[in-house]
Amino acid sequence: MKLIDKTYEPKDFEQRIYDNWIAKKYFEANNQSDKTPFTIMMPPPNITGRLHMGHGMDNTLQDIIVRYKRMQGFETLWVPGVDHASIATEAKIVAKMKEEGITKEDLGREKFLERAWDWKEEYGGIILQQLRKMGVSCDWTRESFTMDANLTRAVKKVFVDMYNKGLIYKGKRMINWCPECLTSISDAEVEYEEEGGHLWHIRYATPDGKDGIIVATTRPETMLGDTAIAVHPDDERYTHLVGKTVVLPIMNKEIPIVADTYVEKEFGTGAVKITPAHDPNDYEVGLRHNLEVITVFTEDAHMTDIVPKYEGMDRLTARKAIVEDLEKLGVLVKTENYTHNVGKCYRCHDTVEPWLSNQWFVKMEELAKPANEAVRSGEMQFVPERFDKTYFSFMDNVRDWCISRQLWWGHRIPAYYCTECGEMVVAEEDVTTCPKCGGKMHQDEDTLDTWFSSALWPFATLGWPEKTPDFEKFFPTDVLVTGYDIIFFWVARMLFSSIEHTGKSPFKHVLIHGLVRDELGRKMSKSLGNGVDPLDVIEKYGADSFRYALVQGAAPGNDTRYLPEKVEAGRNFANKLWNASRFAMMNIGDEKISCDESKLAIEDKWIIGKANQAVKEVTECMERYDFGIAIQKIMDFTRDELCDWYIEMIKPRLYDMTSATRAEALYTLNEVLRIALKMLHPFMPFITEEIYMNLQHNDESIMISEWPKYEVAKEYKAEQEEIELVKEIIKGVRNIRANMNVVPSRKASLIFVTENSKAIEEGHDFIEKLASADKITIQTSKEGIPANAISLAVPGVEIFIPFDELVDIAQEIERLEKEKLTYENEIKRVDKMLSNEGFVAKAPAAKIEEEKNKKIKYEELLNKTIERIESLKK
RNA sequence: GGGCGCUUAGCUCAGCUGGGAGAGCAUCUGCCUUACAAGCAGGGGGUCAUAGGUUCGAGCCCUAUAGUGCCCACCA
Repeated sequence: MKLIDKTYEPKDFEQRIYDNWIAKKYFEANNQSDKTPFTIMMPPPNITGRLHMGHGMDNTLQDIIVRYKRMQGFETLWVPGVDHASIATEAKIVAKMKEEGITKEDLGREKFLERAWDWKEEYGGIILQQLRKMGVSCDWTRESFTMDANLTRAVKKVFVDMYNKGLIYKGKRMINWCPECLTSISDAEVEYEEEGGHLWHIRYATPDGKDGIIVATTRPETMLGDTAIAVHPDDERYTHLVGKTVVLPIMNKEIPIVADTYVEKEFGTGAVKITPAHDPNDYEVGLRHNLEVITVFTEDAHMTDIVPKYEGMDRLTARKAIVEDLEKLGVLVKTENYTHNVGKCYRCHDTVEPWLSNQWFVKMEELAKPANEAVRSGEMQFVPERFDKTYFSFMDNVRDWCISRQLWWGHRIPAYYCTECGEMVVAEEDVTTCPKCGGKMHQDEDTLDTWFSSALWPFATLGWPEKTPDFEKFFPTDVLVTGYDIIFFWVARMLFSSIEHTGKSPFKHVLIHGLVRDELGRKMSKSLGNGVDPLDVIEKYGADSFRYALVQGAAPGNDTRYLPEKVEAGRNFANKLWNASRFAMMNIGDEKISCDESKLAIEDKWIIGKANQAVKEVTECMERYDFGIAIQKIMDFTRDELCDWYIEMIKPRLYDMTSATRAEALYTLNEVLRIALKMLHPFMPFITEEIYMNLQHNDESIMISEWPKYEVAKEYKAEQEEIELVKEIIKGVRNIRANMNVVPSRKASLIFVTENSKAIEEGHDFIEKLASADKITIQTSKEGIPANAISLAVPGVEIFIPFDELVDIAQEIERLEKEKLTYENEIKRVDKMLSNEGFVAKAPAAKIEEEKNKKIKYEELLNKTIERIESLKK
């Protein structure tokens, strides 16, 4: 007999099942198939370390979608991969080398890259292994890396094409410089943080020693590079000084006072020191007034030798020293506390410096237009929709994208310079001799921003620029699943890149999810040490429970908290399903079950109808990416209806080997379980497969079985009504027995008074079993009902539970009075609605009908209750 | 300074296009009932942040307010 183990132990089968899926090639997509394609590109995790909860969430959602679509008969392709993460990885490698006491320069570019590739092999491998543990069904044969040959090819082509079109250019601009990573970074990579600092007021005297002008600054250390003072042209306090000079303290150098509208009169003293080399605004002012640009920092943000005394000091030390010296000079007028925003490198968190340098840029204006249009027209849609605002807030103000990085790990910029004449050539193929003078050429030392290659991910991984079968079949992709924190970095850039190079939006939907936070709602981070390792959770509870915990109660786009209780809830549910299935298997045994449809019992039809309804609702949720609600509905059906009611109802039929409808009960149980398992499979792939394969079925695997379909023929409306009424009776009796405390736990006798006894007759056995009744009497009148009885009214039926002992009549009356009040209030409410002219005139007919029916129902219940109260009072 | 969220049971959160509020956990009561104590049955607990407005009808739509969180922004 086929039977699963006695207890649910995910460890016993998860790995085995996953290996089997791989062996059977179920994850592999066929680009020659006739089926409609459905494609997802996995956001490639960085090869910097282990996966975290965010990856767990991201990949669980993708796997849910892919498995659902695969079962629906789509040719699904889910491309996995990892990202070289240029700056982040290089920083990690450099840090590791530092422990060994070596620097990048010691190694040289080539040796360093060898190390980087080793790193990639090691950590990339770990990450992909971790993903497998989560049960993701991506096509491992198409595993990609952002530095694979085809990606490199695509990067070069894109770069050259855009350069030729003028969309990429090289120029000397003010960029964000990270003194720790020693590279430029893009605007998007700068994070602003509020920091407590000071506003120092410094007097710059006139050459003849007079008062001069007082400026306010947060960065006195940059004053060594001041080349002017700026005031607002309309500022009467200073008009007499414009065009004159003041002396820069410490440097003892005369600098001009210029008028520029950039200055805010109200802020500080209304006079700004201008340091063109170290502030983007000052740089602009400098350009307008033709000011000298004097650099006072080295590239690692230490002082240059401009003043020997400060040479080699870091920024903060120099600041302190200079403030002290200013004080000694008597020109420090005032020191205020002041908080302001300071730009930080998003990778290393060091304070970034505005830095004038020669870099490569992507010209954004022309690229943004069609991309924005794609969002506006709905060719690409954010889910939830509100995230298009996040997108537009970035794209509407986007500045040119600085793409060159002073790093070694990454795609090297395909620009070549002549050592002799300085000629520059941008080309896909290596250029060794100068086309102009025949001199030797060398390649640009810089690499590209990591996101430049990630931006090509959706099409380059499919073989673009070649028209490969994969590209033809699977592009554009269907949905991208990612967190809101990455909309600027990645989503926007994929969109405009794809439109520019393929003419199409790379995906139809962008499903945005939130962050996974810790129990206290804090972001999980290394420094807080509050991170939870997905693998630890999986090890303890299994991947299915882990996945459940990430999906349950989560709404699209919202942050969720990771709570261990959720994993436990998932495990408990899995266990429930496991045991219910084991129960089914024990009864089904080895024989092939057959079913004579005409012999289906009322409860069989009822549960089939319930399953049918669940299929309808769950499918709707799946289409809307409402996975939190979908799994809730699946659980409600499985636990509440299937386990708690249906299985209990059919036990007598199953235990009675001579029952004429035993086969039909087994058949129905098997079928309904299969439906529940199929719906649950995208969420909990392992347990559903393990169980499914031990039930009776004709599928190779649940993951390639057909997603259940809603059928009108399976509504079984009449059966629904009858069983629901029976359930209500059982619940009512249980309620009384539990709460009245006068009912002994032993069997009770029930007397039903009703005009229409069909449901009770049909449900007779259920009532007997599930309400613990030993004697059921059905009659049309109240004759012969003992005085010692508690009553219960449900629509169409009145139930009496007689007792041997004396019932506390006063207590029973009190209970009935409470019930009476409830009914009265309900009727009042309905009456109020129905007597409202506006309601009757404007509300939909169905709603009015519904309320009228409610009124009839409650009136009936009320009358019975009143009657009963009166009879008890006698 | 702009923009976007959030405020619903003790806790964590759902609640689709408006039609009298749900789940999990916690809590209380009774049960080892031969699938399941990781369980079964039953119960308690909510002026849906506040104030207005629209509507026959508002947790849901509009306005304002108060908390709270995030994103963006070159005032030194």
